[in-house]
Amino acid sequence: MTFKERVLKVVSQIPRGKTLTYSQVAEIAGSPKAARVVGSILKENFDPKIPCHRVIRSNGTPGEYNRGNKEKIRLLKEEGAL
DNA sequence: GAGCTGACATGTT
DNA sequence: CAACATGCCAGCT
Repeated sequence: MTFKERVLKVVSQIPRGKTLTYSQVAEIAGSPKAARVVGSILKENFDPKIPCHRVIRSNGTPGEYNRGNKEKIRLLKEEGAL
C-alpha cells in the first residue's frame, strides 16, 4: 500500500458537502507533512470515484483543479460546502 | 540510490 | 495584500 493509494482512498471517502485540506488528507493518509504529494497524486487521478474538488488548501482557498479552478468552486457551491 | 518535481504550508519582506 | 523564500516529502526518471 503506497501513500498514493491511501490518499486516493481517503479522498474517495469524503462525504458530499464536506471538504478536507491537503494537510488533513495527508495526515489521515499517514504523512502530515506530505500535503504537496497529495496534490501531485490528485492531479494525475481522473477517476470519478475520487472527488478531488473536495480537497482544498489550509487557508480555505480552493487551490488548483484539473478541470478548471472555477469548476472546482462551482462544485463546492453546488454541494453546499462553500 | 540520487536528483528533480510539485493541486502545499508557513513565515518574512 | 502580494511576492519571495524555506521546509517538506512521496512519486518519477
